[in-house]
Amino acid sequence: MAMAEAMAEKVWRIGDLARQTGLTVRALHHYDEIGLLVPTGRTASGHRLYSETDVRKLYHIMALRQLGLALGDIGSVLAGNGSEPRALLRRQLAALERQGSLIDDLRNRLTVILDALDKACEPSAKTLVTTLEVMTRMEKFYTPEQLAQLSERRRKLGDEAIADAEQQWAELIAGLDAEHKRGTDPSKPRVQELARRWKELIEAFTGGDEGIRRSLQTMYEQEGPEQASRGTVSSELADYARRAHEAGGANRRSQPPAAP
Amino acid sequence: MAMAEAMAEKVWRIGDLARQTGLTVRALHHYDEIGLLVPTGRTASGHRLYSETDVRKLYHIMALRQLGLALGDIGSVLAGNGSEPRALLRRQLAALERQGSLIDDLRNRLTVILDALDKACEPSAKTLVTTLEVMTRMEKFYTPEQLAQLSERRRKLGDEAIADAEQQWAELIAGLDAEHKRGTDPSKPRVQELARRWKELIEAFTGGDEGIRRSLQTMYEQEGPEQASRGTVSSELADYARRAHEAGGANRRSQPPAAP
DNA sequence: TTGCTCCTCACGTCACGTGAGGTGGC
DNA sequence: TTGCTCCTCACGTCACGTGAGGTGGC
Repeated sequence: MAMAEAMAEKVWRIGDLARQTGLTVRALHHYDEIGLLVPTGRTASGHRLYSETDVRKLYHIMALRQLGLALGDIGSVLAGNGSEPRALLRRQLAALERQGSLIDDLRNRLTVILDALDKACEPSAKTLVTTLEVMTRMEKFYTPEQLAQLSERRRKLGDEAIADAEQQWAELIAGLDAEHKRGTDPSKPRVQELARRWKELIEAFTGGDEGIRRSLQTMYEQEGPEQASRGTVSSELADYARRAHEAGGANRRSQPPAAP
Repeated sequence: MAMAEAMAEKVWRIGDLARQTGLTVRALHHYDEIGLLVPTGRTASGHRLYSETDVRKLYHIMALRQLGLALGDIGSVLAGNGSEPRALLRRQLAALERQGSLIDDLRNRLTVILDALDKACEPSAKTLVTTLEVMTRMEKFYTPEQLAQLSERRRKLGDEAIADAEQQWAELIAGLDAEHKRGTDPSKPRVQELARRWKELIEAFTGGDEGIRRSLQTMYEQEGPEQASRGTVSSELADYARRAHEAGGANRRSQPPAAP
């Protein structure tokens, strides 16, 4: 009797095994299909019968799944081919590192965007898209250090000061546009005064940093004033501003406006 | 002529657009298939013709893809239904946080395992699986704080001290097994001396922490000595050890051995 | 006979990659 | 006529979820 009990191979039906392991029946079907865990037996009517060996193997499979390994890799490891498992694990780790930093990047971007949308007066899809365009352009023309510098200064200034600066830009551009349309000579004192304020605002944006000034200039040269200023400065107006700066004595190439 | 040029709608063929954006032709086909970006026109022979509006939209799509949004979500955002985009972005961010911590978990696990395999004498698949089993059991019975405590103490002890402790366990278990097989009465001084060393080693493992001692005990009670000690201690031997401890005067339930 | 468990297809997921086989414009 | 670009199927990816329709043992 003790002998008979010891000999009687315990078997599990698929539902039992699913309940015991927390896997789904479908998952076990899948493991069978791909040959990862083929039950040792079947009943006459085709029901799967898992032996103790099968069950142990299933626990091994689950343990390896805890490492995020693909089922195919798990199969190789358990089959013992593919030699040493450390190489596989190291590849897996490297892949995870890549995924991790990708996710970190996305998270950063999302946080910045959500922040910007919270501050925007109208958090619409349009605002979202234009904000993203600005970000993309910034990432293209500024180095990561410069971006960090810029965001640090914005943080220090605070939302009010930034809104104020944007307001000043708007007024300045409107004023300059009026003079331009009136055909005022760029060397006239009224225009020169506007040019001086322009330079001040640029200076405030760059924080006096020569690298940031150059990146800004590159952006305007490569994308043109229309694109770079997101439509706030036409190329004619940018040209008018440039002539005003040159008339003002600076013969180094003048600055277009910073994006607020 | 200037008028004609202004009127001439510029169009892009699919290959041009692919080169310009860095996407593949197949991706653009896909966007067309799912209705995300359907080109405004076709040539007589069926070639896709993208208008400037299409191109602008494509850049918007790419910008939103930079946030890791699904193409379906991008479609909703650009269509302007689904109201405010912030809710979507927040959901996206939450999903990324979850993925991120999942990846962090996997990375931690992998690092621990790789470490253990580096130290193991034979980094085979079998070693990998048993190490994983130990880890899983540990995670089941110890709290995260206790696990941190244990790994901290192991780190402080260093590899040599740990190997030494394992050696001592092996000798102790062999000695006790010999007495058990010889039928020595557990109250005999020789066995009592072994029981004392047993208690010392447990003490060294738990570091005197009562919580860890209880977790260890729970593990042995729930899984039995065979499982919990990974085959190093049979239930008969554990019972013999228990009787020795009781004979030694402790009438609180005795400790089975710690997994080295 | 009625639940319950089990079975085998087979489609869908997500964003395309990768051929296969064929046509159109220089 | 020869490249080159474009076209439309259509299968494959990864680990299953989710029915559909049917059978077997208490």
